[in-house]
Amino acid sequence: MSNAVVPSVAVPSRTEAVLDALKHAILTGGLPPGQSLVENELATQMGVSKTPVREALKTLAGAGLVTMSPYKGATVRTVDDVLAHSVYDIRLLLEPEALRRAVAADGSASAHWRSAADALDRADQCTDRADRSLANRDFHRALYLGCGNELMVGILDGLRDQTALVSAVVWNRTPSWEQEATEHRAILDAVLAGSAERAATLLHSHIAAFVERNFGKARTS
Amino acid sequence: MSNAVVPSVAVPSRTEAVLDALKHAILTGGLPPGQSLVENELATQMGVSKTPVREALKTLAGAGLVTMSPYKGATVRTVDDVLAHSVYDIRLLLEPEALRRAVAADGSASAHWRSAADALDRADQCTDRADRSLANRDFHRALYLGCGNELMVGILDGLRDQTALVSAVVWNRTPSWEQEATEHRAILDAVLAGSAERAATLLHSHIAAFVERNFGKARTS
DNA sequence: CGTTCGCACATCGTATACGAAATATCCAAT
DNA sequence: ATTGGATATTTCGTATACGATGTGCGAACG
Repeated sequence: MSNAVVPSVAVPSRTEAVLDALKHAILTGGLPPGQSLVENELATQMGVSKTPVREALKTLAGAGLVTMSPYKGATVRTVDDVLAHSVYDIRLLLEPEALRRAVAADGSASAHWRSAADALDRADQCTDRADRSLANRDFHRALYLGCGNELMVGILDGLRDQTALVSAVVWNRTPSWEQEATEHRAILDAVLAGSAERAATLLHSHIAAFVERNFGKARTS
Repeated sequence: MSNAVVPSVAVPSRTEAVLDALKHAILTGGLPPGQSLVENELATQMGVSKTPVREALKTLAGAGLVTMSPYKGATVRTVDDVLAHSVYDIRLLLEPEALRRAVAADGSASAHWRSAADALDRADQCTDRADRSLANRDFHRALYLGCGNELMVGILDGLRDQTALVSAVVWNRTPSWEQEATEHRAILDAVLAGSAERAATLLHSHIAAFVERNFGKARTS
């Protein structure tokens, strides 16, 4: 009873504030892989004590975005080609399947498709790589959000975050965002047409093509 | 330089000790789902301060074994049928694929198959449900360990842990370990015969059968 | 007698303090 | 000049203290 009449401004705990700030900085490249994260520095820099910083770092470590070694400190996780392949490998297995289910379940009438389209429009207007990367993240997420398996959504969210780390490595290689935008549109068309199988196939090809473009020539094995 | 000549007895930090203790207690059912985990209680009970307890709880929350609400405390995660279905749903997608790759990569000559067989033998000798559950965990893990994708191993480990939570719900329904043991043997036989496809199919059937037995009205793939 | 207000308790969130481990620095001895 | 080791510094790990927040029970009031 006596709930705050106003939706209770949702005061975020300091731990959450630090967590969001760090995560955003990592995902947008503000904190590049390998960057060392000293607890005291971050604490004074953000005007809080070490405790929330530690808890945020531990959460990020659990999500795979940060590596912590005892008495050596925390760093933004560095990604090698092996990890990058692992991430896309699993995305290839799960993401098309999730999209297939989402289309099969909701048909062409779902609020998620609207937000997917919005994300694409937003991506087109962006000039900054980091912003476009965020918009593309939203697009992919909108595709698998309706898959009906909350746990799968969580796993794909985590993989998507790690993908952002990978981006920091591949950005210099082949900036082919126009190609990606075209493929995104094709996927969305298939989704809106209600053809689950075609959408899933296109999404699979899209991810595979990204891997091929950015890692195909580099990897020996 | 001058690394400890002796492999350095691997002094575990208090946080790790608490983490292992809590995790083990949760997975074996010593701490049943819904059990409230009060920081101060656990701290005094384990002879440490609140800090390592908090960090351990946060890690467990990240792994999905514990739920934390601000100012309300932590509890062992309660599993409903929806979550249980989600877990097995994803396992059905990933675990057979992982086994297929492991067999294809290592053939019938892999140390993992040996430990898988050991796990089965151990399970047969167990009389306690919790111990047999642990042994079965080891068996499944041995199957996917050689899949060649470390990230996938991590995800499957997490799913397997949540499966233990599910077990706490399922235990009362249909205790059919003998059936499971038979299926396990069949899978291992296929693995040792080097037939990746058959092993994967059997594993898929094995998991699906488990879901069918315990949740009946499940929708399979 | 039912409802509501308020206070006390329980528990968490955060800050601060201190000890432990690792790393960097500097000086002496060869 | 180089190497070895002792020391200083940095950084983390843990403990403790304190304020913030939610919860429940009892008393006052209608």
